[in-house]
Amino acid sequence: MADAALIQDKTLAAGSETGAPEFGELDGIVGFHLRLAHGAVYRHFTETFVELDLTQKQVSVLWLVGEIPGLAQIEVGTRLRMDRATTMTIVNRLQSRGYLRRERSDSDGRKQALHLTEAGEAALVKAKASIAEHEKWLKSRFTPEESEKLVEMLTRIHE
Amino acid sequence: MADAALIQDKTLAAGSETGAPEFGELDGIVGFHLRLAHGAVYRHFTETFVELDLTQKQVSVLWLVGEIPGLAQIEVGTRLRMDRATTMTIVNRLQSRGYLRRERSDSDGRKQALHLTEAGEAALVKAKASIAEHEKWLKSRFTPEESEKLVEMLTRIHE
DNA sequence: GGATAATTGTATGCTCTACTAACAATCTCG
DNA sequence: CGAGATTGTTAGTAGAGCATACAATTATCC
Repeated sequence: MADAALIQDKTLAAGSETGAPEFGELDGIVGFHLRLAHGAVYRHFTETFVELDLTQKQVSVLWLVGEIPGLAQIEVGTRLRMDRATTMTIVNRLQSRGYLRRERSDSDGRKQALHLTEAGEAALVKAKASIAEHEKWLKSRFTPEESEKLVEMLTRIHE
Repeated sequence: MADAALIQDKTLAAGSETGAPEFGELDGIVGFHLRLAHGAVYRHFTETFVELDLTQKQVSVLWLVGEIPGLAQIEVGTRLRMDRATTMTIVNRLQSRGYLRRERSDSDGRKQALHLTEAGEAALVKAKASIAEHEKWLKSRFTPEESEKLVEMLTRIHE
């Protein structure tokens, strides 16, 4: 503990004057904080979904397909910013767990139309409840206006 | 393309009234946008660092050790929110590339004091230049006040 | 209409990150 | 001193991302 205090002192000497001294110059890098924030949210998500045993991507895919039945794999991947290979692995896993089924599209024989199974619908209902809980934890540190502003700024990054 | 238009119409029918119709209900989830934004920044980072062949984590570790020579592995991991095993992997890679060296701490025989090699210093200089470029791209969509507000809000999430 | 190009899904393999569990060396504290 | 905590290490597992190659289907162009 005495050693940790020493290191902390070193940090203060090398760190920035404003705010947290923990990261030094890194403290001014937006991308750095975005990554740490993502990590923190990812960890809380994992804890929240340990019982359902679903990942962020899996929930997103279930959610999307639930809203737009018959959506093609390529569309799912495009909207969630995943390439075809990554989308495949996620859809494969959801299908093997009995949450999704693939159907050949009538209008386009290349496409796989995705649909939720009954088990998938049930899982999605539970997932949405867990998402609500998770979001509550996340939003607890912001006013409604701040949450809206945050979403708006994040959208500017990913759109 | 006709099919894509059809799908887009379906989205509009199922999506939210406000803003982008691409994600439907998901559009209101802060964590969802945080993840997409992180992915976008991650991809741009990778493009920016393809020549240097460094990842976000690797740069963060170089940066931290550059600022605080002699920092112990456990401290690096704690500050960057990584466990010991993950920190090991990254330090191992940086060491095998000749950017870092380990030294037993004088004050605590359990700890490995980390130091940059000359090659590590040189890599860090280049990395900081690339980070500046990367940050410029990221911040280009915000006013200075917005950037500051964004960092502040992200910090509330990860601290 | 038929050849060519583009799209979509699939399979394979690689990398990075993260986590768990176990173990050894070292330090702390009662 | 001895029990427990800390730190580093190794090994194994898993998710996510990406690149490449191939087959089937569709779109485009001459």
